[in-house]
Amino acid sequence: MTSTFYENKDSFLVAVDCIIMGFRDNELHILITRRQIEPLKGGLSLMGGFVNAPESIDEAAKRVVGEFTGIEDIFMEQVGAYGEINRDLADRVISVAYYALVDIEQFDTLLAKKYDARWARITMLPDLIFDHKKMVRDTINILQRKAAIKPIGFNLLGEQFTLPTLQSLYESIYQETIDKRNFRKKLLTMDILEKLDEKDKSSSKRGAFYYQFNKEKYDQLIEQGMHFSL
Amino acid sequence: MTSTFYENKDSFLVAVDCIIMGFRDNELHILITRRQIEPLKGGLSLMGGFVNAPESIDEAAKRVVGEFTGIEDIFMEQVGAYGEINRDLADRVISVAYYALVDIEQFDTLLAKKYDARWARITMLPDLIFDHKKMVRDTINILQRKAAIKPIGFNLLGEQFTLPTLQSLYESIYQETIDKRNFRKKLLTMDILEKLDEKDKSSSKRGAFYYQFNKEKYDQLIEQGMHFSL
DNA sequence: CCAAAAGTGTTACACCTACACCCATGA
DNA sequence: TCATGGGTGTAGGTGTAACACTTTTGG
Repeated sequence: MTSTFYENKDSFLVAVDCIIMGFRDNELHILITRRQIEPLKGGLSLMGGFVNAPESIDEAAKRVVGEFTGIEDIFMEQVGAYGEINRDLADRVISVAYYALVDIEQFDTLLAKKYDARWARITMLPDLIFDHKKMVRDTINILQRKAAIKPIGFNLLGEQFTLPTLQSLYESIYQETIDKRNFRKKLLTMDILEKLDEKDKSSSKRGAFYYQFNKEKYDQLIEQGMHFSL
Repeated sequence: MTSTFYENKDSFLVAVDCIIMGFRDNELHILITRRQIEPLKGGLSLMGGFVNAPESIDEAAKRVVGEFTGIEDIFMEQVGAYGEINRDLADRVISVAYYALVDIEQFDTLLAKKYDARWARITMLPDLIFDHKKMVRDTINILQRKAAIKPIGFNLLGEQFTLPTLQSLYESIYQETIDKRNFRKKLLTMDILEKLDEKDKSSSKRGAFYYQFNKEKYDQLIEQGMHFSL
């Protein structure tokens, strides 16, 4: 890239690394892969890639997540920039981390094979290369604070879900158990969920009713000054 | 920079922009300057500079704040990376924003002259170049959430301060008035402030007692599981 | 009929909010 | 003596946390 104004300035490789989160088996999971290039080829790594000149950083992150999961239209937010000099063993690379919350059911398992990707439980996360584990820790912090004040958790679930599932999602985010009655009471009095007639019988004989998130109602309530807190 | 492993990748100019905040006249202020280089020379801008190859991004941000304020040993945190393609009019520049909380009394006014820097009230912030105003807005959001759960406000004050001053600091951060009695009650029952014998008589005839933040006690209480919230 | 998960209310306590008057002092 | 900002207490309401039993149904 030629510079008209800013001459004699150093330039840097810039990458994006994506903390792609899904919810399965009552636990948060993160999509990790075996790195396909040197150095540390074969090491466990987040999904990442270099930023190309014709795209913004946000676009690069979206592209990377799309490539690796086959999912478009994803909830993503930036975690931050990681700029230690030797964070990448090969070269000076500045990386911008993003977290993405996806519905794990939409995940393309063929792509998983292709990229040697797998979902790892956050409670049993193996060591990752470079500073990727720090990126994950930072993400979990952000998620815990953010999930408490915005209903972002629903991005991890399908259209419909049961209250026990929703509760175990929040338990997994906060890494602590929640009282069933208090949880249901709070959620239901918020009046942002709609109960359906169907039941999910996959995890109990009695079955649990499906609910769905009513975004219109939520937006309306926020408009009126309601404070969401979980 | 020559690349051993990562060939044919685009590289980028990377800058840091610093939202340097101080507290004066019962209001938060941000240090802004008139830009010294083209393009938009003379435009109002945050303090910034390019990252140099031999330094981490954090180090670059510290360097920039030191250069412009003369203050070392500063509370700084990253706001995030700004990577839109055309955010800088001249070239593709990726910028990482940091906010810094400084004691305005330590600010070197000679440097202010040198760099044509001045403190602008956040409630009357003029237009800034590029996406700098968005950086400021993002910072204020972070500050409001962070100040509520960590005692970072003290970084904006000197060693000792009065309760009316502390209250007006928080009022300025949250942009809303706080009840005097409730504020004092909460602060004092937290037991992290130490009352001094001296009074500040600069803003009233009666004078207000000075207090100071007891960090040891605070750390101890956090250790015991206390939750700071303001 | 039994195991296993879904569903349901009440009470005590802590915290937050609202609110009005006296105090100390320099000019 | 008076104007100005500093300092103090209480009561009501809101939200939070703790707690145990009944219901449903497939196997």
